[in-house]
Amino acid sequence: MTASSVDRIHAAVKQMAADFRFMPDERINEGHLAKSLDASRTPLREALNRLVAEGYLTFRLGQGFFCRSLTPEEIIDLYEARVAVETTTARLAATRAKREDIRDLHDFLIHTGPDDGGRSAAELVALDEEFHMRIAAMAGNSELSRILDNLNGRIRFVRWIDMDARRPTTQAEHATILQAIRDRDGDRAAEVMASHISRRREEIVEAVREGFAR
Amino acid sequence: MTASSVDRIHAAVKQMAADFRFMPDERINEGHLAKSLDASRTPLREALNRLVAEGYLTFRLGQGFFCRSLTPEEIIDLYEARVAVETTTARLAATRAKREDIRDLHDFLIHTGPDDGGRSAAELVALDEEFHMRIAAMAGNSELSRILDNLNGRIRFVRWIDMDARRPTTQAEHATILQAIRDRDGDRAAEVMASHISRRREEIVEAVREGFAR
DNA sequence: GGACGCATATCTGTATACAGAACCGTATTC
DNA sequence: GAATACGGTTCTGTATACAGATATGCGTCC
Repeated sequence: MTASSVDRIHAAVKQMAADFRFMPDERINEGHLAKSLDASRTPLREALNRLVAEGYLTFRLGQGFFCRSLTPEEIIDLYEARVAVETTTARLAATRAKREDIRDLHDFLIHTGPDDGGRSAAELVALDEEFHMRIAAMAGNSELSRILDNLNGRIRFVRWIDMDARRPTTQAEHATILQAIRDRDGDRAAEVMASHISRRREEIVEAVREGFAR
Repeated sequence: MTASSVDRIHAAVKQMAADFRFMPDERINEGHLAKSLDASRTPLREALNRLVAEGYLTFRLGQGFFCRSLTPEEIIDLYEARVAVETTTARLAATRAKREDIRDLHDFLIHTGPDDGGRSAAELVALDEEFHMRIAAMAGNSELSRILDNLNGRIRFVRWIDMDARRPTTQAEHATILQAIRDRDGDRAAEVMASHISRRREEIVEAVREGFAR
């Protein structure tokens, strides 16, 4: 089976864009990038078009593809969208989650924390994302999962910024959210989720404003 | 200026997919479609890749591109996602909307209804979508607008089904939503929006279940 | 010294070519 | 008669070619 170049390239470039291995608004040279990924421009451009649709890149006619910017306003918008999506996943999970899945996620929280100090920021972000994606999975709505996965990728870079110090808080808040779901209290799950995400947003926007001109 | 083929093709095929001018799960023949759009396969495939990322098409390695399916479960998921997004846009609009924009939208409602019976279902759906998109615009969050626009395109076909008879109800409910926004009552706006969309979802899912094997 | 213009080089946008995989209809066998 | 194997055809996946647009660097002029 000829594994698809487009899928491979799409995953690779998505990660590069998520990590800002391109500078904001940097022009992407198709020839060079294709060479470095060991492919031709045809599958590369197909992957880049997917990434435009996903919000990782922009496109200007006659000039090609560019890395997205990530202004404080855009960060706020993305976090507000997360609140919209995740208050719903939390509320739905409270009624739909299987007892078994709740127990598994509880074990996950126990097993991955409290932080022993040995984890990198990237690992902490991955754990954070996994918790939220598992809530979404318990909500049983693939569209909300899909949207959340996209939002997660696009805010991963900024999430990375304040993750180091915040792990204990995050851990405790996650436990509170899961408890509300276990109690089948949808309103409370949504409310706790909303304040959890909003708190993160405020921290991050403040951090970005205080001087990440990059 | 050489207007981009990809943009033109993307828009054309998106509309074809939204209207189900392809059958669900139908394989898309790139050669034929390219011919009919008067272009080569290269820009066509770039457009198709965007549409995969947007959820209008699916892709299977070695087999190419297929029209999406649209099962009752998927319709429910899309409507639940709409509730998540639009309760938030309604709530945000209640605090952020400019008085002028509220007045304009009020005029829009007055001007486009009550239905004189002369509008096609497609026109009614377009009016319905415009109302909701304008609420989203008043919320001042481009990410939520973007997500909603995508959801709208993907449920347009089913919205079409029950639009004929429902116009008076829709009209009244829209007025109620706008009134809550005008009153700056975010909780009420969100609540009314949620029941508005949920009501539509129930109608449509019932209609689809009752026998649209297409 | 700075701004403008032109020639050159580079890059994008699209068409086409081609190899290999998937599909389809027919014939064959149990 | 149903399932299977096979040959030919079609279609996909990717590389490459090429025209036109864009960027760049240098020389010139004010």
